[in-house]
Amino acid sequence: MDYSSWTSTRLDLNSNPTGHVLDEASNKEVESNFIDFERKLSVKHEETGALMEEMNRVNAENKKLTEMLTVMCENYNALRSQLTDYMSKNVLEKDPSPTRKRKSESSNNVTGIHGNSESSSTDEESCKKPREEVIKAKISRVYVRTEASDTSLTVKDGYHWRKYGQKVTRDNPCPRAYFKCSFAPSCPVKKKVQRSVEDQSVLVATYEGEHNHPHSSQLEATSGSSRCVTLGSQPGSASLSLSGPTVALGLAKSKSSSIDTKQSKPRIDSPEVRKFLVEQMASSLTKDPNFTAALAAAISGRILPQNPTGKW
DNA sequence: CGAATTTGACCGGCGC
DNA sequence: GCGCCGGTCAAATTCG
Repeated sequence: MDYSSWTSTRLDLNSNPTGHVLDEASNKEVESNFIDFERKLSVKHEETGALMEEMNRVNAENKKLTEMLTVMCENYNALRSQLTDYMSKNVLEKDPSPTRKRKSESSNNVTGIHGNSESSSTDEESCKKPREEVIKAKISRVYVRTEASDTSLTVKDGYHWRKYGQKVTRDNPCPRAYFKCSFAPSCPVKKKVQRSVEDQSVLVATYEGEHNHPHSSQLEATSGSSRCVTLGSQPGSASLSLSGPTVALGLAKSKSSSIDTKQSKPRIDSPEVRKFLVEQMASSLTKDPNFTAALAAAISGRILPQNPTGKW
């Protein structure tokens, strides 16, 4: 895949954290192809041959668009990671915190630059104490923009959390809230939520560990409709997150937009098409970390021109 | 009344 | 060894 052709798209993604506009645009492109296709189906039967040819072309184009959409979502995901990293880096640069004494803290911040849960976990494990190596907690950081008036330290990510503590930390006047995943009793995942020092409308959620149970919202959507519709169960709070739900939210939105337009063309809203898109996205997002890593590397080289090697 | 949240106490790691 | 600090516990309180 030629990533260089995605430069402008990625910039758009960057300015639209929900990815919603982009998904919508892609879907409309797909829709327009289907509109075109269906119109031609209604024409005289003498043109069947040409139509078949056209259909093949449109199918191929659809497939290509689907792949593009998948890549865009991957790009978006990687971009968000990069943005997260960048924000962390900015915080570090502006507040080097020379008064900090704790080694683990500073090393944690350094790894925060890498942001990506994969890299942070490996980096951290290499320099942290053995106790944490045993635990091997996968750490990821998520930035969530909230309303400034919203004082609750809640990040709606689809899981069910039980708050077990709150503490005011030294480097941030805003209290940090501690949550455990309460959806499954044996789930070891913990979450820390604290407002960003730099921008108090941004919540920083730090996840430790991996859920050993399905996404709670997936379970709620047991029958019928696509799981992805419920995956984006973050009404109004999440604008930035590192995991799939926001991408799915974008899909859901583009779905609703297609419903709006389907007044004239109901069949465009074909379940197969959306199902295929959803499956493509899901499989790409979940099954190919190497691809994501490669994308992140490619994107990082473009986002930061002062770092042309793409190294971090 | 049970579940969820709050909050002060406690514990353990780390730096001096 | 002591004090600081982040993280956790658990009793008290609030909420539905």
